[in-house]
Amino acid sequence: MVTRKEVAELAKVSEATVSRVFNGIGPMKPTTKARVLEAAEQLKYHPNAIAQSFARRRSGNLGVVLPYMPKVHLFSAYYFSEILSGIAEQVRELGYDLLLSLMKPDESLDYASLYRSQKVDACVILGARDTPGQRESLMHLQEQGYPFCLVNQRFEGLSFHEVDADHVEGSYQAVRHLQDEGFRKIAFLNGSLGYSNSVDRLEGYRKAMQDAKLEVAPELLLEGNYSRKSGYEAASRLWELRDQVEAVFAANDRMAIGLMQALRERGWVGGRDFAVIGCDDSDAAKLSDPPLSSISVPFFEMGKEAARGVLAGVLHGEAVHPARIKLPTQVVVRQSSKGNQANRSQKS
Amino acid sequence: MVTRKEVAELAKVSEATVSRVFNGIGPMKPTTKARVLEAAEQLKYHPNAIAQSFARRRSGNLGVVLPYMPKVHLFSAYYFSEILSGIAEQVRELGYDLLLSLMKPDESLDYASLYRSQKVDACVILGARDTPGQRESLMHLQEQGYPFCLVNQRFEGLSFHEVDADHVEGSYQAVRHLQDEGFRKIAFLNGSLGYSNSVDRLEGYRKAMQDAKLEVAPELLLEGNYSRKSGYEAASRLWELRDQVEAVFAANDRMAIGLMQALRERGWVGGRDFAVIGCDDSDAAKLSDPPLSSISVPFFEMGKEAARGVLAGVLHGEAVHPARIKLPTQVVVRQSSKGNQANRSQKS
DNA sequence: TTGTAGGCGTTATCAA
DNA sequence: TTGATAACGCCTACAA
Repeated sequence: MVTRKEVAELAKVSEATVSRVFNGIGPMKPTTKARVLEAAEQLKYHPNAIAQSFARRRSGNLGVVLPYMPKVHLFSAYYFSEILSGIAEQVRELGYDLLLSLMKPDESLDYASLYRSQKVDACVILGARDTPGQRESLMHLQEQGYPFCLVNQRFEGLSFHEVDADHVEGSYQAVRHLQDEGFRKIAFLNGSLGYSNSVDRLEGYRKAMQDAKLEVAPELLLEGNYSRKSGYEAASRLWELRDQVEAVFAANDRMAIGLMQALRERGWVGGRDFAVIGCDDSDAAKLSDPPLSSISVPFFEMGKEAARGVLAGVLHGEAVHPARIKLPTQVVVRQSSKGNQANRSQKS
Repeated sequence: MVTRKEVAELAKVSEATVSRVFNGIGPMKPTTKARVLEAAEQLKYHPNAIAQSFARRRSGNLGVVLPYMPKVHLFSAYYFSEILSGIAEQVRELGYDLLLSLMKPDESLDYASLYRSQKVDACVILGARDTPGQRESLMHLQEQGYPFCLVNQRFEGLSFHEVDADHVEGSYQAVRHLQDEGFRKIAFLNGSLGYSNSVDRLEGYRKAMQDAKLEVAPELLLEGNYSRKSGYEAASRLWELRDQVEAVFAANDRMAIGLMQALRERGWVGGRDFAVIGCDDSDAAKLSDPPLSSISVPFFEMGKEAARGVLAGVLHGEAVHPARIKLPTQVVVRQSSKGNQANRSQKS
């Protein structure tokens, strides 16, 4: 390995000068600088990042924490890959690296060890759930002054740095869209209320129904677990209620698609016999048949913003003052939510 | 920050002894060990990973290199997320961390800088393509003795450490399955031959057709780019040839689904009017309508094996002797490939 | 079984 | 504008 020392010798300067050149610090004679760069080039010198981290007491790594659940695709791959890409883009712009950490749920209490070992300067946490254990460990993190940002999950009552999408408004838009298409009997297939997303979506749904002076019958509220299978299963309950339901708003695309699949087996086709709109606007929405209307969520931008936020704190030495950022969503209309008065009147 | 020194003082031993206890090295009196652990516990001491890396001259990080292509979902998210999970699992078992690096294609020549900066001890490279530039930079890497492993991509003529699936056999199985269902006019929608996968699949297809004494008409060979859209577009060519085609083998699920979508618009339904089988057995295969038969590829295991391989080299100080590992694939039969003599005879 | 001490490659402070 | 030099926290011969 080529070290600073060898460069210094070849360039006939001190080691300190080599560092200065490479870090662009302090005034220096252009000729000296040129000599050093020349020598470095010749020796193919590359600063040792680890030694730098050690001396600077900063790793230059942003930690990204994901829940590790083998074989369980609770979150669509789409969700993670978009957020990750956003984080990666921001991180690269700031000259940071990205340390991925898959944590088993039961280890989640140990977020802090990541920091203590000094392998990361800050963290972005994905896929957290609102449980007492999580709350406690996050509060602990905050107390110790470790900078972190939660993506797509709020913790009501606590003030963390959070980047979220406006799921209340998104859901409102979704239900509103169904209403605009002429539907009035609208069911809601939600996910676990352990995710703030779900809570928000319920609120948006309720609001849209109220504003339209529509009743929210309790049996129109279904709960799945964000998997395709749970959507598939929810369909049987919906089928029993088919006289009371014209349209369904599902809290993600996978459940929406599972639902459509199950109802199709009974001869009910989405976008013809009933309407469906999902959430996420994932790839799957384009792949399904009929193509699924959905609420698009700016996952990429959320990841980018989260990374920007935490790293700004680290780089400028400012404390990250807890902000709650909400990015807007958008309705993407495809076939599954098309209104069709003719068919609907036949039914009733 | 609590350091080893403070622990040593509290436990009334030397710093070296603290290290020994934490690294489980050398013989030591149980009582000493207990005293050290007690002191560490009390002070909440955690070894500084960066200082360790620095002293050991090993980062403890495995680099994972992905091609960075914003907004271009060339590879299905499924592919990456499965391989990544496999890598993550292995890495955690070996006490390593995972450094993610998204590289723009034009930067790919600079793999080596990752190693030179000492941020990673080894790399797993995903989504490489067989281009002259890539070949050159990979050969360069190898010459310099940097350990790396390619996943799902072979470089014919060079001997790198590679973990692949047996795509030749997989394709053979796929085509064979279509033949067993009674189809004889089988088209092949492949991806770019810049990926060894595509080359392999073509070979498997050819072999299966030959073994069944079926002719491979050149017009039955189509090429897309692994996107849904390209599958959708390929459909128009297939439609023109509809008298010569009963079934299609597509080199991935996304193209297969795009194909089905386009043909359905013309009234041709997969699994009824024609048969389709894809590759990857991604989530999308279960989401499509009809559910898509596919060749399942053990991405998770491939990632795990790749990580195991490169890290074994690093940990045991052995050179990674270039191995070419091939994991088996499997046919997953769903509705899209069902034979249906009745309909097919109607057509002809 | 334990202690001593040199070294790892930088950064950053203080002089010159 | 540049050079010395003390950290940084840990590993690891070597010595005792």
